[in-house]
Amino acid sequence: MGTMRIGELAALAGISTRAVRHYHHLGLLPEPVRLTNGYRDYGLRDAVALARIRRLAELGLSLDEIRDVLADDRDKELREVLAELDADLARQQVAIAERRARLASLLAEPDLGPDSAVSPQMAAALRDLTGGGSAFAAVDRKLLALMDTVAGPEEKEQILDLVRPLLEPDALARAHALYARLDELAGADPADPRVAALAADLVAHLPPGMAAAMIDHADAEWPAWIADEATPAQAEVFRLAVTTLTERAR
Amino acid sequence: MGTMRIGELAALAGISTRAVRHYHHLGLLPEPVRLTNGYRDYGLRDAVALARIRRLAELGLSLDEIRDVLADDRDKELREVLAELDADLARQQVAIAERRARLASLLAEPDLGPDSAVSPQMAAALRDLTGGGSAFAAVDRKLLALMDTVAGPEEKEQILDLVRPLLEPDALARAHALYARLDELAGADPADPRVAALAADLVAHLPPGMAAAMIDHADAEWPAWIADEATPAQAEVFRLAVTTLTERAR
DNA sequence: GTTTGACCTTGTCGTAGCGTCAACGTTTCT
DNA sequence: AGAAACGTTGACGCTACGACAAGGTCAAAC
Repeated sequence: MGTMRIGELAALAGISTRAVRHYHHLGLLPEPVRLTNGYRDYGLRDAVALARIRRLAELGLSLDEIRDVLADDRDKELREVLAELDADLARQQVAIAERRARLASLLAEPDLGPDSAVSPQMAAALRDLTGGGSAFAAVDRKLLALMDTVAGPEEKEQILDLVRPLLEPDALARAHALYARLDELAGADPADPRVAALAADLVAHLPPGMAAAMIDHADAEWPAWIADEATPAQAEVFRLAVTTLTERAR
Repeated sequence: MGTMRIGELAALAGISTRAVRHYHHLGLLPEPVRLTNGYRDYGLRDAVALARIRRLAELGLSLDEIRDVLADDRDKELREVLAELDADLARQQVAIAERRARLASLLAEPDLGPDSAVSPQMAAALRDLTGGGSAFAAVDRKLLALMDTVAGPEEKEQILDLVRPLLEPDALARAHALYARLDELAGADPADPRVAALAADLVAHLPPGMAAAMIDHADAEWPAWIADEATPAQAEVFRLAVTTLTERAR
């Protein structure tokens, strides 16, 4: 009594023959009778069943869920699954909206450098901090960008509070001068007399909050990070600065 | 100069060690130096690179896209990718909204039978057509549901236009009577005299548009489908009806 | 000295829903 | 009769890792 082979059935449902066989494999659609040549022979009931599968799939149900729904044909099961699916879609909508918002604020930025995609405030801070092309300023920005992504929301606030005083116009000008002197020390010897002098000026320039934070986390990872990124003389500047701060705090 | 092993790095970035190794495998993150024991040894630059990867991934870029962006660090590439991503997200939002709308109209329905999830108008038609528990009405509804999912939008309209006259109260009452007589013929012989009588009444009951459509598609699949679903005597009713209509049209 | 537990290593399988060969038989059209 | 267009089963590929397996390494506890 059958009428169709797999290609016609698939065309009727608007899907591929591979998909139909896949549904057989998953037990979604029962395997029909075979003709003597081994071809599958489908009837109307199969077309109806396949159409139902396709409708449910287009709604976004997973094939496993569809099989469950088809298995026990009660009204309740389907209603449950659909409600759950709707809740899931609602969550997705929120998530997508959030990501689009982040994307929009990113695309609004004029410069999409390698430090991009951080929080907007930190991005603004990083822009201001760009030390007129200083190589060492790049290290500082790397550190801040890393901290920004690593930190939780309230930690970000703390970091921004510490950084903000450094962005005042006059503080910024002095910071740029310090960056320039650090750049000069790039290839210098750690024993160079300019090292100690710069360390002293650096300590003098630091706002109290930041100095305290540096002491508090002197045993954390950031000194090693600086040592990792900077040249020996530059690293020595920070080692000396931290030592000075710690001594003074005692 | 290294400072971290893979666990610390992963914790810093808020991901799993497996993910870090995966990024190595894809060439997203360069393999760092190894310690004498074979452990990977990471420095600050790796943490920074990983943080950037993670930010981009959280925005929804695929790892392949991230690798491309990282490979050529120009501003344009990133901006292109992000714009494309945003367009994609916008499309997803529309798609999700559509699916949620369909879900809502589905969940609003009191009965989620196996014919559910068709277009709302067809769903209403199917409800009206429920022939007081007639077995043959179920076959009719199967056919309509299948056509509804198979047809394109304007074809759906045509089908609905054809079906609508049958849903008028008096037409519906006569249709129910016909369904009952078809049910009676379930186990009958195709030569039963009631077959010819029912075929004549069926022809008389059909609205002109539907009769024309049946003639037009007499060579299509639906007669075979009926033969597939109905008992021999019932199928004979339709064969006779189609023959009568075709003769009369000549 | 050894045992425990927390690390690290490479490698493989599994996921969802099919697409895409491969290698082969059948039907149909010319 | 040959080619095009169907059908069959089987296996690999895709994303972004998670979850094992079967070990080696290292610090501290016993």
